Amino acid sequence: MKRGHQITMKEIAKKLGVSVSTISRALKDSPELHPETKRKIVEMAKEMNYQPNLLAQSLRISRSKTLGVIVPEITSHFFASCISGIQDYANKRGYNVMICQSNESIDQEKANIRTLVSSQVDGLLISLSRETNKFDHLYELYNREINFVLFDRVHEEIPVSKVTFNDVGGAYQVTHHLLEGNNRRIVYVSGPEDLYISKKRKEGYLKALAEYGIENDPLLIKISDLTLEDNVRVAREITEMDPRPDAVFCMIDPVAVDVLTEWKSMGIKIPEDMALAGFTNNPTSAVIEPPLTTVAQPGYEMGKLAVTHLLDQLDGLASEDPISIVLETTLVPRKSSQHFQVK
Amino acid sequence: MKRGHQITMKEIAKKLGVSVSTISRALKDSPELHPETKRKIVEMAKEMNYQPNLLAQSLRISRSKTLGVIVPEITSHFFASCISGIQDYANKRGYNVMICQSNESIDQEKANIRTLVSSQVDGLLISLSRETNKFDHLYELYNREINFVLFDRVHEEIPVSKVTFNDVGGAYQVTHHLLEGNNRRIVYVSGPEDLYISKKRKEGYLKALAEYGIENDPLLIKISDLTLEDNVRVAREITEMDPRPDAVFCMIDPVAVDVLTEWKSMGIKIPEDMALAGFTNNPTSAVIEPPLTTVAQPGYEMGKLAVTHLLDQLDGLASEDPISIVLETTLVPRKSSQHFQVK
DNA sequence: CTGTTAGCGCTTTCAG
DNA sequence: CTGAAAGCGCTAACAG
Repeated sequence: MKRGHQITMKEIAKKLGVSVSTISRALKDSPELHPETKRKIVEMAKEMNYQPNLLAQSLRISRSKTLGVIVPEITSHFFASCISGIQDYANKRGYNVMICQSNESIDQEKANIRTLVSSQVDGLLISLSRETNKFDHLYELYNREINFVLFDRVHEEIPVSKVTFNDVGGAYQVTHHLLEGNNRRIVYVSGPEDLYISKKRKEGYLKALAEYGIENDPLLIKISDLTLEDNVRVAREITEMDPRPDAVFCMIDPVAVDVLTEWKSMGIKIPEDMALAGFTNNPTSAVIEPPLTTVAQPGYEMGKLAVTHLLDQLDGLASEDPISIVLETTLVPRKSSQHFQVK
Repeated sequence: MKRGHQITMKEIAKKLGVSVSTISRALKDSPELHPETKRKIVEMAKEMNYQPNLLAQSLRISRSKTLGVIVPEITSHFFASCISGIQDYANKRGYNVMICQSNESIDQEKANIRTLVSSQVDGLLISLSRETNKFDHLYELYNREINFVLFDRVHEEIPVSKVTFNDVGGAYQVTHHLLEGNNRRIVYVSGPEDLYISKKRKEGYLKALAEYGIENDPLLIKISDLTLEDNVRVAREITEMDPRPDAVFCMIDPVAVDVLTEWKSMGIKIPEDMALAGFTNNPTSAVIEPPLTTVAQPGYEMGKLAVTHLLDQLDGLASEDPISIVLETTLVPRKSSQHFQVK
């Protein structure tokens, strides 16, 4: 299919009998131009419906005014919120955004980086896939001096700017909340152990327990690979524990939802039989029965901060030295954790 | 901040003592090249970690291999699914995707189109904002022979390809389902009347009623502007109707959720007091209490079909004549509509 | 104040 | 089989 012809500066120039550079100058409002010429050009450009060719412009100035974003999956409400924040604040500063999803695959993540770099993005915002346990591709970016910021799912060691939540604090908040509700035997359902958030949230969980003088009991830590099947397996195992735990804290809401659903089908009542809590505050968690106690993570805000910092670096408004921005989370207490209260 | 230097063909050429055109030919596997030369070049390119500058390439061949996507909002699960389908199938065919959200604003929609066109996308996939009731910007694209496909929120009159759901059919399905459950006084909660889906779903609703010999009663049609406040207003008005309706069919799930939540707070029991149904099958609808009867719309599939058709047109695999693809929906009966069954 | 020139990185005739 | 040259649309010295 043929594509529609776009007006170029050359055509405006010919029509007006001036040179292309004069057009260029007029359109970027250069001061050293006769006002009348400028006016005529701007008018004509409008009349002919001129739209600059950003490709040519980018090639020329070696800046594409485009950012690349890589998220594990776009259909997750949390990442969609991040993207939304990134978009809004990138656009505000005249940048476009190309979005890719890794689908939780490291190979896809690498491929995404490759195409975005080829597309000459000025910088990247990356949230790592679950599979990513080697980081050569990130170090390569780093060595090639390509600007990028990691957010949410980060790799701690690499010296680039990162935006994360206070995962330790959030896990502490929710565990503390469960302890205050008189729960003592509290299970932590973790994701794969090499995941950043698995570790951090465990840390917060243990910290809260320690404050209550409760020793770390490895039997109370369950690990799921985060698939529905494995979440169900964990849910069942928990019901078979003796004595039965008072409460269960799942690393992310979807796990808690799967666990809750499985328990419901087994006739286990929440919060009567056990307290349950998650982490993320997905929309689903508010409407499920019972509503799920969780920890809210402002995704839009995270996206906004990440992109703003990246652009500040690109525009020379922020130092090139990597910084770490930590966002606080908020406990959202709901019915699912009112175990002893309703007993 | 300085950006990392990228290897160019020129540099490979110098290193190997050949011309740039030879590099270009070797890298696109031209047959008229000495195999040995080709091998050496490919090897060197790999060693130097060459990555083509897509900007330069696009400028030269006047095809960017990039598509533009505009959706009302990325945080909606339905649109996120569409995007996911678009991404996957665009990538499979070597295309990148730039995504924009209009935030339900026609001005933002126009601005998005402008930047995407400036970015030289090869085609556009657009789902219109709620505000869009004038279509000049679409006709302009059409007149400039820029390829685009409309999906989900379309403008019927314009002669371009469209991908939609069988909205009439879906609304018919759900209304028919309510009628089969012996509900007779059925309210339809519509969105703004000039919205495409408002009209189409009303059509299906009336069609099902007609089959049961029920006359169109304008008093049973409520219109909400889809904000929370207005949904709540409608929810209250319905409870004051005399006689109280048997069932309520809301044009989209979020309205049904707001209505349900309001009713719950008023002590009205669903489905005991009234049947309720929505449309879209949002994740939320499955977990709310009671689970919401609704109509499933496969978003991923819609994205896939829309992008595949657009690419087929671009690549000359499909005729340029606009076509209309209509996806069927599936009724998802859940507890919220079992009014007379549980009475 | 404005035109000429060169060149961003790449592809593609046209010669040889 | 390979090189030279032109040019995609734009910007930015450098002249005048």
